[in-house]
Amino acid sequence: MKKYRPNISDVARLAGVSTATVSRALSNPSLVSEATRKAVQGAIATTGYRLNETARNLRHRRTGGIVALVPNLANPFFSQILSGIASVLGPAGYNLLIADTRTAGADRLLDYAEPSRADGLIILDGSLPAAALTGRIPMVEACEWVPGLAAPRVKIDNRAAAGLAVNHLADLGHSRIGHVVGPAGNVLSVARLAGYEDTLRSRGLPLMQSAIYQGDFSLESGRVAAEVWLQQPQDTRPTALFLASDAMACGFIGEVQRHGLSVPRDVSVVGFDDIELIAHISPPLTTIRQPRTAIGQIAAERLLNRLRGGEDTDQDTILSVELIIRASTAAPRL
Amino acid sequence: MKKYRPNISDVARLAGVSTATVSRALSNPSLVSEATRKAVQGAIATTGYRLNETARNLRHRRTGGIVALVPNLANPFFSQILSGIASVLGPAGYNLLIADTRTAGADRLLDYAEPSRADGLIILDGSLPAAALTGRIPMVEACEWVPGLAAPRVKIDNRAAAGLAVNHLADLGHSRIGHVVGPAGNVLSVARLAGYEDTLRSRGLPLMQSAIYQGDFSLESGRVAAEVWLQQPQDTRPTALFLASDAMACGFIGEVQRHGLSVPRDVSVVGFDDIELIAHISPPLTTIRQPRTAIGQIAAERLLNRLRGGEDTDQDTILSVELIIRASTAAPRL
DNA sequence: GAGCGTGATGTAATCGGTTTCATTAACGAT
DNA sequence: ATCGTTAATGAAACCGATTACATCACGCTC
Repeated sequence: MKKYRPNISDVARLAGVSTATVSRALSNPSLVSEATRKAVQGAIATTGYRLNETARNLRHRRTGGIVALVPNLANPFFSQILSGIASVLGPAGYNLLIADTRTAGADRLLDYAEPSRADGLIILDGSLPAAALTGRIPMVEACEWVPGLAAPRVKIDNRAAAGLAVNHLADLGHSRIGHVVGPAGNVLSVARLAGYEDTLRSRGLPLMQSAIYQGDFSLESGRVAAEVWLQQPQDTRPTALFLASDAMACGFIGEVQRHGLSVPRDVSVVGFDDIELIAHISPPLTTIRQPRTAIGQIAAERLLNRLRGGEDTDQDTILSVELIIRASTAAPRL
Repeated sequence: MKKYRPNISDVARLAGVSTATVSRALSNPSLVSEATRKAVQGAIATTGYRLNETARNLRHRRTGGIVALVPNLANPFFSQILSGIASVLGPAGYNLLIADTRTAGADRLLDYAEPSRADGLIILDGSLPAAALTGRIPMVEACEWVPGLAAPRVKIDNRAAAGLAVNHLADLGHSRIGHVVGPAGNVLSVARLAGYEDTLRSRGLPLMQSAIYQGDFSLESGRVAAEVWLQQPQDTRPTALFLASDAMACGFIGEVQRHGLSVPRDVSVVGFDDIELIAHISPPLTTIRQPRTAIGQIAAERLLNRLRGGEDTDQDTILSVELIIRASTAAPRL
């Protein structure tokens, strides 16, 4: 008389039918007569029966779960993508499993790409080893991507997006335009830097090593970049900067202001991502908006489509970005 | 000859032993002789066998998953708590499932508290119905809590924390101190408001209805509160405000600055949470620091301890907070 | 009335492991 | 030589569902 958990045979016994019939009544009611269906439903109600997903999954050779591999769960940038993913996966009957690739060891990575762990994988971390992931369960990549991994990608054109930012600054009349790059080796950093350089060249603007600052997407690295910039001679340092993330742009502006300078009077700043907060700081930040929720949703949809056996052309989905002009950019001081 | 997935009997056949022995060699090697253990390991290596978790879980009547119920995944406040949870769950061999309680319907909630879905539950949303959650799988509450639900809680003393903030403002010499509350009905809003009122009373300061502004933790609601405050007569409106979240404080400061006023010269501001970004805006925000990662970790540990049959005293864990004084607070202008 | 299609249901195999119980061999003690 | 003990292993039940196949009753056709 303990808290006995009723199973399908308890229901079957009570309803006076076989377990096969109960199973059919639940998953394919049209195969069962009206009368027995009622009986089964009654038995379910009185026993309080609930289906055991694990057993069903075992039989179906699936897990009902999708793993998202994120580089750093604590980074708010990802939470909106995850939100988009969750909004698609939930209604589709899949569980969203989240694994932090920094917390989890590299060996654990293999476990996550196991068919017995998850039915599919969404990769948000481009720094993972391609070898460990190829030929495993179905997967898609979102935002970042792993070079050499054959998986559909849902992303933006980072190179062109960087161009939008730099062109905006050039249009305002800036000629010494700097760039704070993301983490070394990161695919996004590389693409955005390339876009920055492309655009300077196409506009006939000087490309100076001293105008490129190392960063890692974090607030603190933006602050450090500002320290470097502040120490450069005023007549040669950039009058405008494009930073590869909004977080860095925040850190940069904060430090510059703390030294008594003003944005955009003394320096124009463009960020990247359009995280919610930066519209509310002062000055509100000019930035490149990435459709983060949509990226997550589309990635999830493409994965589900694949799992359902749908045709998938393996083509990348490129979502469009938008230059959001706010108050952190202006013409250079004469 | 398709992509046949080897199972335990394939391994057993190749190693010349029974499946029982293979199972033992994997889960309890001391029961198996040195020689057979080697043979099994060899067979595993040549077949490329990997254990099917679903099958094991079925037999063990567990799922290997822990569900975290978050009110809004897109809110960066939660990502750091989740990060703390993930850092404990991963190494312990549990999967972290994340469900957004807004995306998921109320009926889906029941599914998440099912033993066949997850072994345990971490509740981060205090607005869930207690009735739907009582008597289900083991659970703990973190940060927020559901009134009337009997589950161990890991949280801070919100009332006392609000007191820290208000006392700080009073100590600076402010006598008209306002408060922007969180979402109506939210347990945190209620506790922080109570702490605010307590402290005003104990300091003998006036408690005015016009100094209490409705908010909902969001940036935008902080901005709206600023609009209201700006329209109040300068000689009666608060000279200092305590806001129930950093996001609201950001929105408030941004709007105030946009109207040409300066913080803290014209108004002092204290936030709540200490999200990373607000140390970098200008002025850097004075706030109450919540140990978010630790909250997540401890919640996860308490849940695991319970699942392992450990004694759990059902007592709440109260973590301490800290007043971080930065530059958004100062003595009132004379 | 024989033959046959159809609908409803039961039997039993199956998914891939774990674990109880039984069996056997080896070894030391009596 | 016999008994008891222990270590190592296999046979088979089991976890809780799904589903291929068999069965049976019914109604229809010719």
